[in-house]
Amino acid sequence: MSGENGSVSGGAEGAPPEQLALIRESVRRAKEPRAKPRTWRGAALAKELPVARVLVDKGVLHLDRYFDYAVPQELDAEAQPGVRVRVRFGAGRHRVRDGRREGGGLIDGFLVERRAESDYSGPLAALAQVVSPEPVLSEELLGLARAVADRYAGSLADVLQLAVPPRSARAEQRPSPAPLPPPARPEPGSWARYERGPAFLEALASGGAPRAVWNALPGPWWAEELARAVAATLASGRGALVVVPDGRAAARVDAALTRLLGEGRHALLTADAGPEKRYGEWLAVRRGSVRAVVGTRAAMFAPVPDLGLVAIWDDGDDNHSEQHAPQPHAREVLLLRAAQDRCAFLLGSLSCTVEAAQLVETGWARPLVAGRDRVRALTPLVRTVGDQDLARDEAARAARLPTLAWQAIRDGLAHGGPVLVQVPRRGYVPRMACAQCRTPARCRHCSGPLEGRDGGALGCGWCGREESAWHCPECGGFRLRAQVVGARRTAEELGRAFPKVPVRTSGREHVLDTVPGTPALVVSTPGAEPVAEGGYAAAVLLDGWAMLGRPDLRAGEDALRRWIGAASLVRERSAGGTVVVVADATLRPVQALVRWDPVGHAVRELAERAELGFPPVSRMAAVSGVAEAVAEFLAAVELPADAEVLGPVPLPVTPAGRPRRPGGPPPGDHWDRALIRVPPGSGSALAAALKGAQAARMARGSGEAVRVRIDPPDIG
DNA sequence: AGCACGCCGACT
DNA sequence: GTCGGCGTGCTC
Repeated sequence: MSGENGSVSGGAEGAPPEQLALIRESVRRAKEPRAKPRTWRGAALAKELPVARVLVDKGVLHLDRYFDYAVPQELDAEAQPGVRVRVRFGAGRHRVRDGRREGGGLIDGFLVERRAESDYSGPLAALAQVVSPEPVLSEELLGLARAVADRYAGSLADVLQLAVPPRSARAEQRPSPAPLPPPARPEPGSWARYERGPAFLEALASGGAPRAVWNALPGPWWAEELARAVAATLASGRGALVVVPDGRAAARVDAALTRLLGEGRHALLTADAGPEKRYGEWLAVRRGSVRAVVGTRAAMFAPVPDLGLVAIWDDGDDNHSEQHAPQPHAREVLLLRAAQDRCAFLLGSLSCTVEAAQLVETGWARPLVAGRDRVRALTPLVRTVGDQDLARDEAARAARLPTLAWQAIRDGLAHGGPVLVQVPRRGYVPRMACAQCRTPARCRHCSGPLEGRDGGALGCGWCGREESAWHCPECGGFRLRAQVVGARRTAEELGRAFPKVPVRTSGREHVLDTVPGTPALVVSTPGAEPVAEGGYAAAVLLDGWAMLGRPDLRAGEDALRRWIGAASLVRERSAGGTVVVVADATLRPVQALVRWDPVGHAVRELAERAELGFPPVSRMAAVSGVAEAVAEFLAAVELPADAEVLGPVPLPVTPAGRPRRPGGPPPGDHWDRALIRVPPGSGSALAAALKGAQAARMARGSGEAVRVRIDPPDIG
């Protein structure tokens, strides 16, 4: 490259070093065969490091390549690494006039590096503009974004869109407050309940980088425990970052941090603040004004300088999956951050994901758990009502509630406390089932799931055909029921059954934060359960079979997580706290709930996944799109030798009018999907191969696009 | 995505 | 010789 450059750069040989010689080969050799290579001298360029390496932010075409631009003298001071810039970009329209290149549209980018020279052999265009002198993209953040892009076979520009919030000039002009000195190291507090809890805090406070998977005890203390971990890290003079699944959890940790540290030491980064306020907070973090951050998933990229701890709460909550390309998961991003910044890592949950179990099994993190007797003492009594009990139970079939559940509700109310009734979200399992034997109702043409339509008709969720004369192929029954009765109807039924007791509902639209500790029925969908003052006297977890019946690898883990979430709000067994789960007691997640052993459940799941070659032990990627495009992609991609391609198979067609799932086919389109699987250790090779093939496809612009998704969520 | 480069056939 | 159609590849 540079040799070729040298051979045509004779005219620039003697150029003064403070000016960048811009060299270009003959434009039209055929037309002007004798024309000497022309040179352009950029007008007044920066004396030192006159080349700016820029990451151009242009939709589809950026292939994680940098482009070099010349730095004009006037922009020298502001054109520092990390600033936002505008540059001209685009082929052809460039015309050389008065020794400058011009033309091409103005587009945004980040200045990544200043260099002495470019390895590009053509003439450099000049930076058009430095948008603002604020260096928003630090070296650490760029490194993280690159690692995330590599992990997820995505483009750097896509990740940066997630990592750097849009600019607000007003927020930038406001000065950030002066930083406060580090606080005193906190007392262990309720961390003393965990065997290695105080030692973990001690390690944080003394500047260490411990890594732990923390199985939290039920009750409201987790938020304060997170706050103490943050405070201990701040006491060591370093920063800390906590990522939680939703605004409610963020508010709790925020309150705990304020109690522990007072105002001004931490920032709250959530989606409900407007863009300007949010950018202001983000800037305060970047500038080092506040050294602790709590927030929802976008905060996973918060530019905390000198990061000492990254923490995630409840990693099983699917809010932790970013919706935008390349859909990174907060847990994985924080793992990359912990590795890159060599900082402490804390993953806490009332339950336990297989991924969390894997961190412990591989020895990367240590378990942070309480002793069994302590767990037993703090948890309610869990009883089960299985299908066979239900079949024998005349009352249950009439009223949908098993006798045991009635009793638990009655007793709980008699104890003088509120009773929680957890109902799976309607639409969580969109299928219909035989009212008699519960065999899922399937379309007789394509075996797709039958769904209720407006007006009481039945239709297939895949092919859309109507079904007017369904009967059950298993038992001959002809009555159908929705697999799940919604929270509202459950509340109505309970209201009729307990006319003197107030019934409150908490769900997607109206989420209650707390309820008083007086007798009441609280009907809630999973994740929306209000905290009850003094704890619920009892909880009834309905339709467990529906939660477990989802065709998803994670169904068991998910159900257990949601049950534990609800059961954690119930008083301990010594205070009469009782949980009734309506699900078959022989099932593994049900047993894990009864024993209150989410970690053991995750460890067993992990072993099974390893045996079957499932994630997270193996890594998987999904390639989806129009059948022809998927086939082309698979033919072109150079996969690692140990990769295994499953499929492609046709994806269910999203019926028109149904909200399209992110990453899924547009309604009505026929898509194929192939899964690609690699054994442990080949994950990055797989991502690199997919990224390469995708880049080649994009560059050619050939055919229809394919979607590449690392760690596809809905397999099984 | 634009858009120029350049190869190759058609026409003055 | 010169013009122009469109396939290919680049964009600092």
